[in-house]
Amino acid sequence: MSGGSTPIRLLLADDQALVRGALAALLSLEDDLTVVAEVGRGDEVVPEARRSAPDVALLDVEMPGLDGIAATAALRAALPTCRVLVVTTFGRPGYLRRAMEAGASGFVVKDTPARQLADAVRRVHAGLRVVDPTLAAETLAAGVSPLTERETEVLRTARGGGSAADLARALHLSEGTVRNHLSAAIGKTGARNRADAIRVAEQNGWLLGE
Amino acid sequence: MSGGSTPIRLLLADDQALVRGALAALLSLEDDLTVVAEVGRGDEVVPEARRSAPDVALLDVEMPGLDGIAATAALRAALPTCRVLVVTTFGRPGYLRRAMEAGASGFVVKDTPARQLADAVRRVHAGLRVVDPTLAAETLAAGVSPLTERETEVLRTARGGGSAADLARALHLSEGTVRNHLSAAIGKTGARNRADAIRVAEQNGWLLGE
DNA sequence: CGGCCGCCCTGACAAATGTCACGGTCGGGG
DNA sequence: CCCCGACCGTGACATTTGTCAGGGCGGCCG
Repeated sequence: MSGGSTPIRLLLADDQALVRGALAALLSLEDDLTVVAEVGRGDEVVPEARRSAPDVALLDVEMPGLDGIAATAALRAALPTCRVLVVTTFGRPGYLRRAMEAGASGFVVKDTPARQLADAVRRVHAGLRVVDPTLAAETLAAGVSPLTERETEVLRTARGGGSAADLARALHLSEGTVRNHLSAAIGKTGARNRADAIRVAEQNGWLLGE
Repeated sequence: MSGGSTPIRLLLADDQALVRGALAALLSLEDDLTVVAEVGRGDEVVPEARRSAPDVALLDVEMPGLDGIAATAALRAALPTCRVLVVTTFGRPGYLRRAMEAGASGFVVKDTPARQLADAVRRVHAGLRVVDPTLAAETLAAGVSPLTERETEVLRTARGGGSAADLARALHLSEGTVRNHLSAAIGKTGARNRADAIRVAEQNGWLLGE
């Protein structure tokens, strides 16, 4: 491993400064990689990428301002030549799907051995796709969200923890309608509670969209 | 900054292999620090520490097997000369309190700049205490858990998401009693739902103990 | 066109959840 | 000693939640 002439230029985005710095240290050990920018918010990714022109961007999913999926789409639109490698804490099945749809070239969970990260970066830079095989299988198994649009919206609003009446007011619906959508969501997720349904839907990444 | 003769020996515990490896890379850049062991589970901390005899242990709070707080207590009991620096993702107010009570010498959130980590390690090794001042203030504000022992236990069991009847069976209580404890917990946490109460209690670290 | 299917909306009903008032036990002061 | 407060346990009651059957649209295919 190593060494052509010009090293691969990297942008790091992670909201945890310590992790960000540590990843920078890890990747800087490789002599064919160089970290040219670091940001801590999703909405800083595109501006910073415009300045530093990286070859590959490592984006966390959980970030303030703009989540990693949305940041991926924005970056792909602004700088089509820059590849994106999404690095996330949770192996939520739906995250992978959303990331790929948004134009990411790779998807790595933070459980993977540290040594493999540099290789993943190189593969992505070479135009290959990098995907955790286990996670890919889970994604296929979980499938696309079975929730209808309204159900998703109601469930998303219900995360705040209000009563059915509150949700009805917020969404301009009858209280019974809200309960009905929730009931449908509970059935489809296989949950027993409203709270359970929210957990399941979140775990599968079915609540991401705007 | 550097160097006496023998470097400080470090043990790293974090369930995310990538973060663990990155931290190792970051700390290895300092010539007065050396990483002698890495583990990914809380219950591996003490056995590994026995083998490698570190001077300082960096422990994450969120870990499988045994959480970082419990691991701190176990490590302090087994190897009293080894200092503990807790490094965690979430600045939950109660975590800090619990960590200190368990015998930790320092508490750092992953939001802190990467450069400060090595200094924190050195201070802890020197016998000083390292605490994020902002977090310390929050801890005092949040205070100790207002929940009674039974209430905590019921709330903890309720995390699984079962009905009141299920909880009653699991805890050998009447269904009404369970509901009453939950109601008290809801009142004390200022929540409106059972689910809300669980969230609040978890956020403040009131549900940690065994 | 007519039937069919999926989605959205709604009200009525049963089951769960949350609240309340009450009794019992234990330990610390006055 | 007796009172008081804190905690635990329990059942009755109102409120909330989840389920069901059903009606109104709009698109798709025979």
